[in-house]
Amino acid sequence: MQTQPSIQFSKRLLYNLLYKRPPISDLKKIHAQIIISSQKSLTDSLIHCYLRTNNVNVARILFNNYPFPSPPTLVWNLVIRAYSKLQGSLESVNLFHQMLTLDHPFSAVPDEYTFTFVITSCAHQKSIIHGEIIHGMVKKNGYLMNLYVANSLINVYAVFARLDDAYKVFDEMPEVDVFSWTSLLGAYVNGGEMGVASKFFEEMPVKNDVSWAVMISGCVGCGRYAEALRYFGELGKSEHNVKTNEAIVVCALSACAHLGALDRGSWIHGYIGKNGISETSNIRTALIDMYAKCGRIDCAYRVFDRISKPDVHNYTSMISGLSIHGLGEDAIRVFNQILVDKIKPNEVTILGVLNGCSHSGMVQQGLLIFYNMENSWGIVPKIEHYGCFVDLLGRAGYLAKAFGVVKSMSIDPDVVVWRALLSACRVHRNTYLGERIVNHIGQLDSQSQRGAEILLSNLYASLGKWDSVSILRHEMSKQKNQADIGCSWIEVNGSIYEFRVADQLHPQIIEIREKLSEILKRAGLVGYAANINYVSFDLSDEEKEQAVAWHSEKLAIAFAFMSTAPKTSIRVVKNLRTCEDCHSALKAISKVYDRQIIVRDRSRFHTFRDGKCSCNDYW
DNA sequence: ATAGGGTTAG
Repeated sequence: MQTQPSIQFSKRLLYNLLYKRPPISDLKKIHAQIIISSQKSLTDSLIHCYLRTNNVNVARILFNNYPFPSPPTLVWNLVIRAYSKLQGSLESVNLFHQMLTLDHPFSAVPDEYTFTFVITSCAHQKSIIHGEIIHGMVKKNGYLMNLYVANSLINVYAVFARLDDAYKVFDEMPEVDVFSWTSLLGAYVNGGEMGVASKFFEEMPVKNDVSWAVMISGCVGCGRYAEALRYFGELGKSEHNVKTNEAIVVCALSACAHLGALDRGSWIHGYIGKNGISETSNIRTALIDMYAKCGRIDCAYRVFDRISKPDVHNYTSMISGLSIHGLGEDAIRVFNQILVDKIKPNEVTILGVLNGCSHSGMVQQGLLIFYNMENSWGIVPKIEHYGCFVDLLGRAGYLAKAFGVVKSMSIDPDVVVWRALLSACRVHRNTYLGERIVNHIGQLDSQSQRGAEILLSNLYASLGKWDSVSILRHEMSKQKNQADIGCSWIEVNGSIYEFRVADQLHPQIIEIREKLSEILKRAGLVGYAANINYVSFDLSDEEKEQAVAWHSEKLAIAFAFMSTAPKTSIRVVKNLRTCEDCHSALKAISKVYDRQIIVRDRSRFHTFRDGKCSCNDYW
């Protein structure tokens, strides 16, 4: 039998290989040859090859068994950088620590590259403490003068919203570049200082596509969706000479999704195709979400269907979309598909499918998924899953069972869980359990105080205990935070209009209100009567009727009647849940005017048509 | 070598 001549690998040969990114099987063959010919000096290049091809674990074994004397700083740097890319892993910091431990056999002297990588990893840790300690070291060894090191430090402080510290590093730098400016912008954005951020952004002497992405994602992050789209539009103007990238598109689509801005969203979809931006998995996830949240579950499905091998995010986005449309059966079907594809669902996937079961009253299926999630997919239920599960049971009328789950939960129930239970009590008119829960909530800690107060106030209101309501409301008004204000958005001819409850700001508000009165009057002819049970103030009946009459979605719809052709569909997005009064008013309006009205509220879609709603009054 | 992004219960 003939033996194959063993190939002598040189550093040069491995270096060339590195850039071809060969499959792991090829690497292992070469690795074996090197072991046979005991060319230990090639270990560095091999580690480099494995890291380049994302085989961190194999590289780590090689590193741990590094031949005498010890890995040079360059090799340490490669490994530390690889772990800094696994965001959230503490391994970079641990390795850095070992490197500095003098009695460790591998100890080595870090250079400016080591610091850059390890500091980058510090930005992804839960606590800033590692970053602070390393900052101290950097001060001593003089690397603060290095542009890369200082920039990564600014970024750490930016991520943890430590504005002053970020600025201090920036201020003492001998020279700064677009990375320094952009990271500092990120500090203002993460600190919630959007006013300062946008002024800073205008005045930045250099900015690139990432700077724009930071600004736009900052707007999305704090709910300024219309502003995010303004920046996106501004960016498109040729004088800025900036190329739109994947992150920017994803953020813009997310803003459209929140606003329900379908026209704008589909325009961006077309824009992607025309501008040679490739439809990556991230973009597809964002597209599915946008179409679903804009009421076009058909388009969402079309995007999903074209993906040859959907990943977990694509699947999750699709499942959550089906769920908010009340299409529980379809959500389960797609969920089964993910299992067939042998893709492990994540906690958001489970949440999406549970939500679908909840909105479609599919108690059995929901029960099965909830009780098996840990065994089947290793996902420990979080408070969100409990919230969804309690909601599933409560909505369907299994109040005692839902209460039992809350009492036996392994995590402390939060206000959301209590609210789900309370809302079930209200729907199923169970005052007894409702009051027991209120007593229970009385003992909650101050952290959930605020939510508990709103919750209590609403329950008292529905029980008619107006004295208790007004005392609570008075207490609450003294605090700074305001409860969410009802707000609706509507897109007409490509522009987005915003309406707030009892809006005084819109320039045409007087006409809008007149139009609304006329509409409600006609709705009254088919049996609509103002439902004032859920107005939480102790007002006279007439005042209450006024209060519900000016809910933001009604104003938005009146505006739509003024500015769109008869019989066209109307789409409204609302930040809170639709009240019972608006729900019955919209049913009546859809019948009288023969219009399809699609409302997306905080939790799902309602399609009103011919006097009925797609949720079958179950929401 | 360093900055940016999607899905998340009521």
